[in-house]
Amino acid sequence: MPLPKDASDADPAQAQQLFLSNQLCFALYATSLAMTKVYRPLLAGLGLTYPQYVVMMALWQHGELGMGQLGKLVALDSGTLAPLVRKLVGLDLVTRQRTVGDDRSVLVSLTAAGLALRERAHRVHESVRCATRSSPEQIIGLTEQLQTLRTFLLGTAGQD
Amino acid sequence: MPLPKDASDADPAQAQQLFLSNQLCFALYATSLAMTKVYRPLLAGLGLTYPQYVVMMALWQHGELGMGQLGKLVALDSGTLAPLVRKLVGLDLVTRQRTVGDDRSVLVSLTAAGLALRERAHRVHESVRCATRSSPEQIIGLTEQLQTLRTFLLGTAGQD
DNA sequence: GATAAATATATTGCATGCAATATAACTTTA
DNA sequence: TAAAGTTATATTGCATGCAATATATTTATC
Repeated sequence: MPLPKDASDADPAQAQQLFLSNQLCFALYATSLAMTKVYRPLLAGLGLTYPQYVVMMALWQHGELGMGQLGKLVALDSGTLAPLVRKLVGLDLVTRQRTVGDDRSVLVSLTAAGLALRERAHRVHESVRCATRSSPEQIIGLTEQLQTLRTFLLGTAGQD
Repeated sequence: MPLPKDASDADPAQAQQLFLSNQLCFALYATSLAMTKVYRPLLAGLGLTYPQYVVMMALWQHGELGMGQLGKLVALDSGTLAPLVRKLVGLDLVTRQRTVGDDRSVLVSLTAAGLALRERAHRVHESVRCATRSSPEQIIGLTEQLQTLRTFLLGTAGQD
């Protein structure tokens, strides 16, 4: 079988393992970037970036959350989350307040404007669903495969 | 059927569309971050970050590439790629030189050290494959699904 | 051959991600 | 209850990602 014109390597089969097109990790990386590209112009209409939108979804689902629980839900640590929430406060979409029982904890809650934004988010969700050109069954199946993979990866990488 | 304790919404079915756990985009985003977390300590042994590793894989496969082709292959624009390649030059893994026919173009080539690094990369690849706890068939299947999805998303988002 | 248009790459500014570190408050323990 | 340990969050520094812009070179057009 003819080999592609590549840099020389002793073992062709092993060399092809490192081809970008054969790598699950690169497919994940590039597809995630592509998804963000689809979202960007849609979310710009709401004045949000994708990570900000993810935080808003967590709050729409749960109403209010401590910084710690929020970080676990959206898979971000405090170094990313703290300035992001500060930005949302500046946009008047959420508020931050100390918990009554524990002055270390911070509770993040939706403002009226933040809650109202959910309506417009439904339309963004619809647009993205169309952009995937996939059936609901395909979307659900792929989502479940990714969630399983993520669980395995986190178990190996060390906690969370 | 009982509904979860969530912020109020007129249409429960529509509200659940915005749950993070039901969203393909969040599964992609979170799984890609998890994959990067697995790679980070392994690539630290080679002195590389994940995006730098992706650029090196493209060069291991193709030997040498112009900045434009490289950007298409790794799905990054010049704003990200230019400083990243500058870093790889500083690590003595690649060289940059003007193309002979066209003084605008820049050709990125591997140094001996950059080519030699491929051997150690094979071991990183093996470690990550194990971390996925998936069969080769599952990995290939998921990779193909993601590539198809990415093609659809790019077609909608606008070119490339 | 001068000028306009197109091409290839680089720079700037803003928003993530995250490791390492810092700070404040709570809890345990002696 | 004072010191030590733990917990919750914030800050700093570095490395992406990308839109918008800038610069240099080549090509097209007249």
